[in-house]
Amino acid sequence: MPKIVDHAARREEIAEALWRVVRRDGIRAASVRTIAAEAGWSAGAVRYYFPDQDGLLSFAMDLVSRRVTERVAAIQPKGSATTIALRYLEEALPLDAERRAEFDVWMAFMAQAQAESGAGGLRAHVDTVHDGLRQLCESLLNALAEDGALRDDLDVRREAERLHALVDGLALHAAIQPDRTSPARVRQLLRHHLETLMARQ
Amino acid sequence: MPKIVDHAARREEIAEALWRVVRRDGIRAASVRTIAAEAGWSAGAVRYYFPDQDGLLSFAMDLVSRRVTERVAAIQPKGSATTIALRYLEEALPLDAERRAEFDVWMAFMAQAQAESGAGGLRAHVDTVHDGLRQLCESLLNALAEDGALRDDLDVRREAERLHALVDGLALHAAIQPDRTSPARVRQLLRHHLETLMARQ
DNA sequence: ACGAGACTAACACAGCTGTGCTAAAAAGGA
DNA sequence: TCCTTTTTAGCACAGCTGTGTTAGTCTCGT
Repeated sequence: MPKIVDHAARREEIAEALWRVVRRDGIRAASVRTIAAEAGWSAGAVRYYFPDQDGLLSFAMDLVSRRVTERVAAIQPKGSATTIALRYLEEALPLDAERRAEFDVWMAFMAQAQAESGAGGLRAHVDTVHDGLRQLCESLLNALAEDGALRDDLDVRREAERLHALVDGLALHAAIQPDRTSPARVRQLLRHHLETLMARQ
Repeated sequence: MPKIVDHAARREEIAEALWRVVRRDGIRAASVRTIAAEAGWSAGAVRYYFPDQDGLLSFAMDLVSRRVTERVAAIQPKGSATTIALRYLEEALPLDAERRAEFDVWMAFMAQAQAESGAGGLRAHVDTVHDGLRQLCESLLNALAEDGALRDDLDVRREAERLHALVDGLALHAAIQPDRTSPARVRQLLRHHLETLMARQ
């Protein structure tokens, strides 16, 4: 039988090369050939795994969300509801090199997906991730409410949207001005926001 | 003497053609020739006003921030401090077609500017606008504080950062999912956030 | 060993890319 | 009218683009 190569792993390897190209030179530089060179293969090899470029872009974008989802799924919900909430939300924030890389790439794809035409499946990916994060915010707040930790005059749905917007805004700031908006500062702001939602003990 | 053409106006006209191309097909499609076609001129004409492509991109990005700045400068600060604050902050949000177009383009440029190399002046533009919006947030909160409308246990600097992040997050949501995050909803969330900062009357 | 099937590299092709260059058209004061 | 300066269009060039195709290499169960 044939040479055995982990197809899925290879595709991820190529997608990660695409990430590096996008981070270094922007999405405009993400051609089949530059990606192949970055991955250390010939262009033909890349095209064996991804027949066309759109498929590669789509896969690479999907990989970002899968990585985040995997990390979120791996979280052990221990500690107080607040601690848990913080831990979950932090996973969506670019607070270390790995997550900053993911976020930069995600931002490039998001901008591309905003283009009306030719966006194909990119638009759907954005919506899915967006909805997922909102759901997460709502779930976390509900958990807090069930613990009685939340103020009882809150509209949870509204607070979920506000929290969601804050998280996305913080992510943007952490990515764009990491010096001014340090990881510690982001955590501090997020914790502070949650505290404003808490009932007085 | 020569044919007289408003040089500045022509440059803006070309930059707006670039905006349309970026919105329609993404920044990857923004070549000199596509932009010229969109503007209705030859590529040579475009290159007369912008000798190289980087200059065009940079100018087009700068134009976005200038447009926003002009609108902000034109605001008449009437009404309560809260009303004023809302009016200013709304100007940075993509709540109508014009501002949504600007934001989409801005997002594409921001993603491109994140690329480490070749970003040239784009990075500086992002920083400038970012700092400007933060300053605005801080000024507005200070104005509220001087009116005695703000709770007195607040750390204004921290609240400015939180407000800034919320505004950017809301802008993103309004741009990405305009159906779910309607202009009315965005205004509502922003007003609600400000209310949580207000002293009880 | 051998050959079926998975994998790789290389070339071809038409079309687009940014930029340099040149010739011509337009315009209005002299 | 003519002439200077600005403005415009077009071509040329080398290089890159996505994709189709083809010939080859490698691996491993039999």
